[in-house]
Amino acid sequence: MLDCKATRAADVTHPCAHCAFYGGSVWQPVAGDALPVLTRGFSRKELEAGQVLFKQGEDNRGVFCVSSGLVALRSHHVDGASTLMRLAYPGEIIGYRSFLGKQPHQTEARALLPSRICTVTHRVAAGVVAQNAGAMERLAQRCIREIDRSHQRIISTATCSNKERLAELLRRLMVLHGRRNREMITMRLPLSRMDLADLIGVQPETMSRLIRRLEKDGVFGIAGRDVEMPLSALSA
Amino acid sequence: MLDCKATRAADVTHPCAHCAFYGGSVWQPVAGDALPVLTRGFSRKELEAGQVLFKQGEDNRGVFCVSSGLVALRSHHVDGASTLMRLAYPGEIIGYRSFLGKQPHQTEARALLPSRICTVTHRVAAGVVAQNAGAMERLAQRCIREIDRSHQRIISTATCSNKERLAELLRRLMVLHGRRNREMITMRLPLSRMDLADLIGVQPETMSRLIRRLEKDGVFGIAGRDVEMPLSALSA
DNA sequence: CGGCGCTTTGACGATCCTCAAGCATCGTGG
DNA sequence: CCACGATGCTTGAGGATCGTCAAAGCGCCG
Repeated sequence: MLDCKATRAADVTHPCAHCAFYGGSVWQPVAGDALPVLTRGFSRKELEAGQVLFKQGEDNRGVFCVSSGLVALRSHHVDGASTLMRLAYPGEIIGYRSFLGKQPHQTEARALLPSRICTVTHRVAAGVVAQNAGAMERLAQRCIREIDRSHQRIISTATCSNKERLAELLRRLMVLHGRRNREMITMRLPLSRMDLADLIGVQPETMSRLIRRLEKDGVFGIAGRDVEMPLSALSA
Repeated sequence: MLDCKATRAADVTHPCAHCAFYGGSVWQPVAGDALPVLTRGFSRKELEAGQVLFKQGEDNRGVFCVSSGLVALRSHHVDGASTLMRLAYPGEIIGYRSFLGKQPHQTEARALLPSRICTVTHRVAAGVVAQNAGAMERLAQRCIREIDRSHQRIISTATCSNKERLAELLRRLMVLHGRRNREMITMRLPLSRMDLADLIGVQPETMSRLIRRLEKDGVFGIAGRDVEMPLSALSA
């Protein structure tokens, strides 16, 4: 019986095996007998732009990994306003905070672009993490990254002007979404003006004026969701 | 030999056993053979107010726990400015971010009050965490708490005015440091005006004006580092 | 066409940053 | 004992930025 089990485990390929982010996957350390368990708790799903993966206040249903696309994590406040806490790109996991903290989701996850999401159910993820120190270690590393991101954001909020932070945000988005021509990069913004405002932490009217001021500075060309920028401004 | 080892382990009391925070300690799950190892890597030290525990950019020397007092974690920026990232109170651990992230300290830790600090050396902490899933789990919980704190701060920065955030900060400090009379609470601020400014994220001049405005609102009485407030304002 | 959501623009007051100056406290050295 | 400088805190003035309220433009879809 034990032999049979071991044989079955060896036959099962890792569910992340064909993913571009397999090497860095939180579940990569899972092997042996735990592998079929992981596979049974594993599923993929496609999200259209605008579709919600989980809502704020919901109980945790698992640990999610963005396989492709882009997901926004947003915190809704009592007064109806909201703050965009994070953009989750392919290879990044989401929902792990409420998973590890054993608490309801503190943010809403919504796809900004058509996205593929891989899910490990709460039950299976809990079992794997309890048995597999490697997976736990990698989860902790993701926590550290989130702390680093948050601290960087706190610092830049306290240090830089809103205009500077918006310019920096556009540069980062340009690296991730831009297409390079000869001397220019162009992109289609994955975010609405209101999303940008919620990400920088200003009112929509101020965001509109910030964009106009950035254009006047001559570095960015912005029309609707289309943005362009000289290549030389990438590193600045 | 094995028996001898087991007997020795059973004889060794947990280094945190007499600490008020033993039950929640990151090292509480350590037992058996690992206990004497932990004890050998364990040390206590006293810090005077203003003394530095570790500097920004230094290599990690261990995981620290605030046993008593108060420690400020500060991030220094290239332009000479700095941001107060966190106040660490008794029972909280510090230095775990660079420990888990295997990177130099990103903040400076400085005692704001005379403090007792317990240290587990880097080598021993790494050994314990690799062997003891319970300790790793508790470390991850501390990471989650830090993420929660950071997100709360990001949200309140984006949502509330500096005056509101300062009032909220003073209320929290009052709960932790205040002495209650009949209808008033009084405290001696553990922070300088510049520390307050670095914590709220404004210039020292603005902090001075914010304090004056709070006084004019009639809730707080502030003279130097002495602050008073009616008991009724605690929950507001 | 009309309504709706998103975005922009204008006007005004509130808040903040910067530069500059003034004030208090404290420790040191003459 | 006092002059002195260092440090921390406060105050003032002026310009820049932001929030708020209101209104208008614009694209989209029923």
